[in-house]
Amino acid sequence: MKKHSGKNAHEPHEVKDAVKLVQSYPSAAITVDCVIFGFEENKLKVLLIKSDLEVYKGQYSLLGDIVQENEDLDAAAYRVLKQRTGMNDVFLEQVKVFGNPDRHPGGRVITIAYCSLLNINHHELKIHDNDLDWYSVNGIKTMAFDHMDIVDVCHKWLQKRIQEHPLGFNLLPEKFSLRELQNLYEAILGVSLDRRNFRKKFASMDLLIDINEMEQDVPHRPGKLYKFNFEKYAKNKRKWVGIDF
Amino acid sequence: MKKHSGKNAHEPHEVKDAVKLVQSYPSAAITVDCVIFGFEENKLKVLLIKSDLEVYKGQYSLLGDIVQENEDLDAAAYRVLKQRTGMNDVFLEQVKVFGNPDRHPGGRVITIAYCSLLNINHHELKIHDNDLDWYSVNGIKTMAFDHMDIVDVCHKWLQKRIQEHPLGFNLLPEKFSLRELQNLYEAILGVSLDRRNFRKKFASMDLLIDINEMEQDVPHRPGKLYKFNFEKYAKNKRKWVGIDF
DNA sequence: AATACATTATGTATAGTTTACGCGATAAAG
DNA sequence: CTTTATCGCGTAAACTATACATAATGTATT
Repeated sequence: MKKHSGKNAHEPHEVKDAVKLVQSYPSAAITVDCVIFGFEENKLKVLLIKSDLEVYKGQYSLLGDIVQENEDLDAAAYRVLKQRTGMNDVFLEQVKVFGNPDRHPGGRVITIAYCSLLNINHHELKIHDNDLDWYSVNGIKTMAFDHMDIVDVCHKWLQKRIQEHPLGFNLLPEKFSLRELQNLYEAILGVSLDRRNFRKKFASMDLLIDINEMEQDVPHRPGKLYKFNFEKYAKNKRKWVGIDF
Repeated sequence: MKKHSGKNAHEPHEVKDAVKLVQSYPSAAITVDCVIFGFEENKLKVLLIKSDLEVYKGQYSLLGDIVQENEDLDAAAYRVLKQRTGMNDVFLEQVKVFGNPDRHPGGRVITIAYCSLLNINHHELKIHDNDLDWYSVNGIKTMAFDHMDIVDVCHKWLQKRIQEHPLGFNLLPEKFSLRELQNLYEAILGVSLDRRNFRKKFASMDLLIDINEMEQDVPHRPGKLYKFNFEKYAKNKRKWVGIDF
């Protein structure tokens, strides 16, 4: 990897010129904020923490951190996720930048919102410092900074994304019933779907593996359990031409 | 609008704390880069300019500029567009942030890519300084910085977007034939479509206004000319629930 | 053990959409 | 006056989505 420190006196003059130029630019602090969605009790939830800024005392905020010098943006988001939840290698995607000049009371701070989905039961939140916990997306009314905006944008982004790609499986246990899957979709999309057509849809996509197990300890007739066929999905991602507005 | 200068001694202590905190953060320069697509000679084109950095001498780059202190990100993108093309009030949307630590030889510069579509014939490029001009998207092989990446990402974004929203009309003259419209879609999507089904599709959407005029000076049977019904589109945007992967 | 109840699992009929392609009409060019 | 290219309309078949029906299977209750 090339190094562009600007302090190296032996760099060619073109690079020194570029360094001088960049140093003359106004600059801003860069943060990443992770909107980490989970699913529990048939509700879409998001991981929040009480703001540690005095100005926003008592208000909730997203999990975020400063992007370090020489740190890639995606890497910073993965770092935050790892630090706060202990999880790595999960779904994580850049959604949008928020850079209103007044969005942070301490000065110009531009934040990049990342969206992530994870299974609430796959990891215990060991430390609940600053009320770190899962909160129902529908219940949140106000947040610190512009974080309410960010959550709204990410929620809409997720609603759209989950209809084009089967992201939902990241939110469910490894084995799940069709009802659980449908509940998830209904919670994210905020609609109710026809049970029979929903099942048929997924059956026809052939992305579910019937593992010949049944639900346990449900107060009604148990349903079959399935696993998601990640391989099959990876192979035939939809090729997609169709005008549709 | 609130002011958070940090130089005001009469601000409450919580704000002063926040200012101190933000000042301790590493910072980066922020730019916007506009990927401005146009359509001409049945080709998708993009507006480029020769880089003015010595390091990238002879290579093409996107139209971009520094985000000023206290300038909103969207505003900066609109400013660039206006300065370079004289156009305002056109389609412009944030696509993605590019923040690789080594993407700029002069130091850490994070750029926000914006996508815009405009009608090449609606404005003459008066000044061709630094070879400012339209270049065929398919013909570009290398660019300064990571701009080739940015163009690729924006092109894919456009391909997807144009199938969900009728953006294409921003690229065409006010009056256009169905063939022109189809050529545009084919150029953007890189596929060929059935003429008759394409016509039917648009006819059924009822978004085209037949203005009872015919093409002039075409070397074959002239087709009807249409206008796009922006109002109708604005009213019934697709409500959209359907799982589809 | 019989019954009520909730939920799973599968099916079917119908309407709507997409796709592939046929064909006559019309303008331009030789 | 024929050839050629494109326009504009049309239709049949395949596929997809939607609404609704009913039997099977488990738990809970009498």
